[in-house]
Amino acid sequence: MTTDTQTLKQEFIEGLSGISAFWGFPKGMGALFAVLYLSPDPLPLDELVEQSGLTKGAVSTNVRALARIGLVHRSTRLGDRKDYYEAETNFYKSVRSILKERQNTEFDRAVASVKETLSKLEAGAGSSDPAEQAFLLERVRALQSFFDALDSLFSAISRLDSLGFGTIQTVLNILK
Amino acid sequence: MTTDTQTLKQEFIEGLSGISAFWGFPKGMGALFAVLYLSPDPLPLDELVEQSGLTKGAVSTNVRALARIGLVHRSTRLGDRKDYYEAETNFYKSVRSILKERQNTEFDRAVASVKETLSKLEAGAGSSDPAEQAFLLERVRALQSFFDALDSLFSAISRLDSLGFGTIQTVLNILK
DNA sequence: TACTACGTTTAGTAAATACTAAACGTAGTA
DNA sequence: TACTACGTTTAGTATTTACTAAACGTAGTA
Repeated sequence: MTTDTQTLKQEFIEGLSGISAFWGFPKGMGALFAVLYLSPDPLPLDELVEQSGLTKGAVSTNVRALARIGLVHRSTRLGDRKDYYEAETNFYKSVRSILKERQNTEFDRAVASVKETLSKLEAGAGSSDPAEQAFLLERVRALQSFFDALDSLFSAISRLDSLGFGTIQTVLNILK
Repeated sequence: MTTDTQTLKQEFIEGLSGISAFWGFPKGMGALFAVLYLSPDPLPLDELVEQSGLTKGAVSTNVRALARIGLVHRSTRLGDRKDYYEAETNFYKSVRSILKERQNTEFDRAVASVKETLSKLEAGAGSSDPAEQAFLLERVRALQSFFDALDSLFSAISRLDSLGFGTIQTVLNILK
């Protein structure tokens, strides 16, 4: 006895909901993306309400958030007042826009504050004891360069689609 | 007028708190790591209470969580009942253990569920309409291969320290 | 044995968050 | 103009989470 399409979809939706929650997004966003991703055609809001089990308000909010980060696209049809949504299928593109989105939030502010600490230290601030000063400088520098390395890698990820999978394989082989 | 050491430390602590929160960890964890990271010597729990402003209970919980993911290490001294903590300074090592830790949580279960959906589809489940079946298969496959690529990259990150920065530069040049 | 100095656990709390239900705004239509 | 079919916004709610305060457990010490 094999699983039917409906059940299969439901499991997939729950899976993406969990992944969404894990990355700090509302579960609803994952669910809505899943619904759209499994649909060959763009879907209107009321269809999303039906298939996701969320209310109109929740769908409206979440689908708009998805559009902001580029994971779904909104479209309209002539002589039809409804909005239609469809899933973006180029994930690398989405990652890029998600990272870009997040760059202007608290994360960037926090990372910037570490960088600022470093600048102040390099400018001679905090000099109570030379040994302590040197120690602090070394530690904060090390952290900063780690952040820089991470940053390079993340931006590399967002460029992966234009590079193609051949390049990815090459890179992974080097790293192996 | 330059900033004094105390203020500088405080700013750094707040910065790491923010970064911690951003990545889904308690702010307290970031703060405690910051305190330890800026200390040349291992610190006992009561010192952490004092420097972080958290209560004993919170410090106990958070510092244990930090130890679990390998960002701090606990040690003891002979004839001294206190526990001492110090920061791990090899971040790549920490990333590796954080990822390893997370692997057994909800994230992995969620990703696994997508993989399971794919297996079922490949085994012929859900076959209502051949065209729909092909469509679903193609989409879920694409998502799965995206996850696989991400996975490769993350595990690459955790191997970066053993490779050294020379290799990292090489890789980033290829990706550029 | 009682005492002391620790770390841990628990009960309760405050704040953030994502949702529901329903009111609202608005653009096309009779 | 009133009506209808949409999407959006708001008020309220349930849940989660990270914290505090305090009780608790425990191993060394007098």
